[in-house]
Amino acid sequence: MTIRRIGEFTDAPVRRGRPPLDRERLVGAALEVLDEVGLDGLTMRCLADRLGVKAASLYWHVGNKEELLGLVADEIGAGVREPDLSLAWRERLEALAWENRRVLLSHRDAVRILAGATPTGSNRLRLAEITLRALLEAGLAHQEAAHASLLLTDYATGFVSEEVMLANAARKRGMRLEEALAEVRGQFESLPVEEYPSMVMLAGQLTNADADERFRFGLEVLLDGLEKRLIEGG
Amino acid sequence: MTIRRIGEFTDAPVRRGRPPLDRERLVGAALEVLDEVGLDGLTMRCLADRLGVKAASLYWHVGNKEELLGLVADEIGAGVREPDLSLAWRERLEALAWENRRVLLSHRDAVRILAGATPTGSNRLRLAEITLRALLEAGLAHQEAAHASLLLTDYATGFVSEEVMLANAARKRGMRLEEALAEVRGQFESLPVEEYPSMVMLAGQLTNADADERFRFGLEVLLDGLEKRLIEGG
DNA sequence: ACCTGAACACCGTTCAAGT
DNA sequence: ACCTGAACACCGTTCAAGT
Repeated sequence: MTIRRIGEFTDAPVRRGRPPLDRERLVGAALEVLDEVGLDGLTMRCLADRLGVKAASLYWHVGNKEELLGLVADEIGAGVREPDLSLAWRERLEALAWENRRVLLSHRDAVRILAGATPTGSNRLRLAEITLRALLEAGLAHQEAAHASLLLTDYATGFVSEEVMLANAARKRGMRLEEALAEVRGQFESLPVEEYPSMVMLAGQLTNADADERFRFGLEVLLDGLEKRLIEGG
Repeated sequence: MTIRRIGEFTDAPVRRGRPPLDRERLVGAALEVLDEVGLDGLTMRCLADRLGVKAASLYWHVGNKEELLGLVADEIGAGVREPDLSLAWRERLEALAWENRRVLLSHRDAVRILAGATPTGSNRLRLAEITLRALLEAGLAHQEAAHASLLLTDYATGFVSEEVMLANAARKRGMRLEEALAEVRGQFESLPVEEYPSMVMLAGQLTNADADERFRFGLEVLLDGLEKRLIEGG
């Protein structure tokens, strides 16, 4: 007579003490792998390894890799905290933009995943809704509010995608961000002055490491531009 | 005695009447493949096929795929026409933004390639220079001009990347863009009204197909915001 | 119900060898 | 100088089979 472990040959076997996979654990593991090796390193095989399972098993829980990345995008997007509704519309939009950026920076290559996925999840619908509400409350026309909500979302996405690019390039070459910035500054400074007078002159400002300050600048420009339409329109 | 074709066994053989490859023809073919099958379909093997050559041959002309994509990025970027210097700073920046968008739409997945490559090519330096010049001419402070130039470039990139996403998703499902937009509109309209009042109300405006108009809106908002800093600062 | 083995049809890249 | 054959070390995905 052979000895059987509990659960063996039943409908809900406990394999080596581990519960069966589910989408939640899958997404969690994907986030871990992502932070360690980046999007290009996040392969189904590698993800399976981390979960102590074979790659083919993942396809029981998820249709394909794209669907998995969609779930990851939703999970990351869920991290955006809604701004306090007692805030005035402008502060509310500012808070939203900062939250967007924070979340896009919260996991390696999060921008690439969020920007690559069509926004279907309910989190993103909710964020669109509160953005629109603030814009309508401010007094923008319907079409302008619609445009502006996309504009604000795209701003955060575009900013972070740019912000992260040099950092990634630096990492790939084993440099720190500051070193990479200094290198670029040197390149700008040594450009031919007659041909590139402004680049040479602004070499320092163009390679300013203070991304927060730059994000604030762009956000203010955007909101100032929107506010102008308000006054003229109303 | 064996018959030899002209050039055989010499240092510059003409193979089957075709000149040997060079980087220029490589980049040209890459652009063709890109437009037909998109970035994901642009493989070294497929590109080699198109050139009547084996994949390994490409590595004689180019270090690796990333370098090739860098060359493609440069080639695409070279299509941006410089604005007439007789224009006022604001019109010059507007022209630049529209040119940026036009070029980013001129080849399939051009945004992904341009946004993914660190801007090293001389074209992009030149564009940065004339953008900065316009901003300084307008009267922006050095740091603000530097920030604003990135802001404007990122705007075009971010806009097109968003603009192209739904179109790509539609293509993958064999739909036309208008159909996809109508579908999304339907989804927004049938959202629960108590939870998503603004989304329901603005379903039509959010799925407006007029991307030109939306681009113009965002650009005006940006430039208005910049102009405000001018008046206050000067 | 959940997982595995083994395969399929791909990738980018290298390198000794051909002409 | 330029190209090829053949291989290496990977991919995502499928599917019959196991438990």
